[in-house]
Amino acid sequence: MPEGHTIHRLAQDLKASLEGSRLKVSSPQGRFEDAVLLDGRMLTAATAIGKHLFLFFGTLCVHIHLGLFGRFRLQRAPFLPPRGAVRLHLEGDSVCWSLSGPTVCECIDDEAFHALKARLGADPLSTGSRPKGAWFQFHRSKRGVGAALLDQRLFAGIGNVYRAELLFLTGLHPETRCCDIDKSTFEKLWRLAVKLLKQGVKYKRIVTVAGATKSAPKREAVYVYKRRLCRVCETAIAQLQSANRTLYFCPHCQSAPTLPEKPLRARRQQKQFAQ
DNA sequence: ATGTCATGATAAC
DNA sequence: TTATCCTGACATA
Repeated sequence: MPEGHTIHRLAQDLKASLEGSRLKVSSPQGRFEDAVLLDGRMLTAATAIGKHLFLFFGTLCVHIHLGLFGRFRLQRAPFLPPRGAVRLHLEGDSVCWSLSGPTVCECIDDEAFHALKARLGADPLSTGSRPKGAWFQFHRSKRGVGAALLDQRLFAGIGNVYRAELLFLTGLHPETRCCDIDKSTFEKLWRLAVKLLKQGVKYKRIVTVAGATKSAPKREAVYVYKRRLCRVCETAIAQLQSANRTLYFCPHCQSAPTLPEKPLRARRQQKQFAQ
């Protein structure tokens, strides 16, 4: 479930429950050997940038990326032995967290931290972040906006669900070339990203439909992602592969890009799914 | 028991 | 462009 909102919420929750405490740190699964370096130290900060999570134990920094499968599970005392493959176990007095399935869980030095930071684009969830650099690259790029939204060097934290929903809410066909999108549309995209991701942090889930509540059933929480019919016009949702992921969109609400002629491949695909 | 899929990203061809 | 890594939930047999 991890897009940027998940990681930022995690940073908040880890901070609230463990910051300032000395922790028992281990790697029950054994694949994070540096856990021993952290054991008995105090968690001094937890922060998120895009989909990356950083835990600070004084000068030591743990870099975590959940990838597609990673998750943190919370337990309150009394703790049961963690099940499954737990890469990292953090235990305070009253709560403990178990991390399983991350793509990355490693200790990094200050230099690596800054290098990582430098290669990430504008994060809709970092306070005061503005997409100036993103726009600079965006407006001169010929690739499709769908692919661009998943590029973490441009936008840090947007994932496959938000991508589809943002494109829908902006009325953009995913294959519209970035360079054919004007600045006001780009800014609309950014403002929506900020608003929706923030709401995702608050709700601990992705809800993009206007007026839908925190507890809205899955089918009513999104406009197009993994839906059969468009939430608004009930046209059959189409899909295509973009940046190695399935991108869902409404061929009616998201008008086809005008120039240049759409590639034949895309037209066929659209036809195939649009019955 | 086995297969499939997933809100991610990278390295290699 | 493909192959690969990470884990678990659910479907099918």
